[in-house]
Amino acid sequence: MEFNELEKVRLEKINRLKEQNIQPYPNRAEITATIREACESFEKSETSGTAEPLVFTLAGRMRSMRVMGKLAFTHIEDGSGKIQLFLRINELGDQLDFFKEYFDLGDFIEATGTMMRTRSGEISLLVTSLRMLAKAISPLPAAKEEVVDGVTVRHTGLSDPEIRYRQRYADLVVNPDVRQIFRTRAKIISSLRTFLDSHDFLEVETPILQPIYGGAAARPFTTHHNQLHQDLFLRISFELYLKRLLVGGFDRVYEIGRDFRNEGVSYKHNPEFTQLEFYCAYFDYFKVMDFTEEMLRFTAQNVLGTTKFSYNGHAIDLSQPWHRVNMREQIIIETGIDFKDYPDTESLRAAMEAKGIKSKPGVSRGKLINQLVEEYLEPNFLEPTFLYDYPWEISPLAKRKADDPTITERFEGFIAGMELLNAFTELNDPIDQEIRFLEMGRAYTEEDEEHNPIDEDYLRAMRYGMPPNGGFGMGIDRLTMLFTDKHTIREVLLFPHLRERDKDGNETEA
RNA sequence: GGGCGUAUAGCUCAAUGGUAGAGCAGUGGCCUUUUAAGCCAUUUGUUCUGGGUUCGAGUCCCAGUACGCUCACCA
Repeated sequence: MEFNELEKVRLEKINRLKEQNIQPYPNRAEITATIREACESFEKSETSGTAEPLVFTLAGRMRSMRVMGKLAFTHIEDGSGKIQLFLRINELGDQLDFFKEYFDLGDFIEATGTMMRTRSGEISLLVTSLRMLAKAISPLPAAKEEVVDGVTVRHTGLSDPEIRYRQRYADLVVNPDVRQIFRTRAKIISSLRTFLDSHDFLEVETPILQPIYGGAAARPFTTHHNQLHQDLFLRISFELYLKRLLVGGFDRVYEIGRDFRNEGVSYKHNPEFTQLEFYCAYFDYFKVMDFTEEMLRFTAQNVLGTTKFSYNGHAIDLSQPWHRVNMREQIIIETGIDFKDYPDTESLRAAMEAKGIKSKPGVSRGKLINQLVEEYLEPNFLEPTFLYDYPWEISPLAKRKADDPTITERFEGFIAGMELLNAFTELNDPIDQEIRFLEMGRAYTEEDEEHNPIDEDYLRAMRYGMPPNGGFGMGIDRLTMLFTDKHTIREVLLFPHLRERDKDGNETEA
């Protein structure tokens, strides 16, 4: 690492501080309140008319500085808020020169003084003494406002997405709205926990390193345990482990955690993503639908303070029941094709061709139906919608309908055209499950990397008897996108996956 | 993986193939109630990397890298 000119100036200040036996990075701060606490107790004392001066020692990062001769203002920020420091030679004497000489934007400062209001009415701390808490060497990206052709243009301090994601710490410091995204995200997760805990669900943790992966169709990441000489996979879902727990006697379980899928990245896909899965004994998929509506209504109310929000210009209202759309009927409405009339791949493909719908050669009937859903149905699901009754070929863990074994009791939830959740009446018949696994093995031939080995232990668990149950999975990242009106998953991930920097691209200075 | 676009000072951005600039920040100075203060002066560049065309390339061409959008992939 080399230092640029600006950084060299600050390093020189550090050296000069050390020469005077002043620590640029002292071990301890001695604050008596957070910034918010100080402001709140000052406002309280104002309304109660207390004459006593309020003295605090506060600390924070310097975010602005206005020096004018024998007087200076600076805003400092801690995790609770911002306050203006009022520095005057009257109170500080020589320490004002010390401040002007050694402090820069971005430094952490500790200041003791009396709470007051300036002439313009802003709550400030009239500082009587101050101390360096941590010197910043690199300047933070500076924000700026300028007038171009009579129009005020506001630049954010840091807008290059690459630097924002690679140096998220700098992004968070200078862009407060980015910090807000992650507060919202945390609140979403804690709200979901609160809701599920209050409905007698048990939170559990299941293996991330798995000898056999399953529960979804996705390519896994592979790793290796050296001592055991064993290849392991990073999980692509929690499903098969959570349902083992239903066999074990936990009727209501959930897990919030990370899934890993070795697939392409996009505005709604990241190689690792956070998922909520729950399983509830004696629920069927209709009960899961009701429960989902209730859970998301609660979560929105808790996080946003309202059930109404807008995403990408679309008004969303979670207080209303979701639309419930039958897949087969809706495909007929949108395309005129009734897939029941075409029980095999070739006839369905021909029917699609006749409508001018091109399909990839070699894909299964289930994938053809899925293609119709993605192209003709999903984009229209702007308001919260459950699409239900999926063909069995693409739903190997869902239970068949009693009156139609080619359809499963499965639904997916959509908001603003984006798939958010996936749920079904879980298949608990071990004989049918084995048939379905074998069918999957047949469907995924040599070229298909989604093919995964049969999980015999899961079948064994089911043979002991699994209660009928409803299962549910939801992408937390996508829910966060919806609640924060962000249109790329990277905005709601603190450290999204980015390609590794090339040695040449990184350009180490010769 | 395919297509399109972007890459210039610490940050945000300019620059008909002809001396690489502005605002902010930085540095020096003035300034005792400022609000992303103001005024005066002033520094800063491997124009992403590597080739090529040209008398001359930030600009045109080729290749590479990263990022963005998009398509493909994605029970």
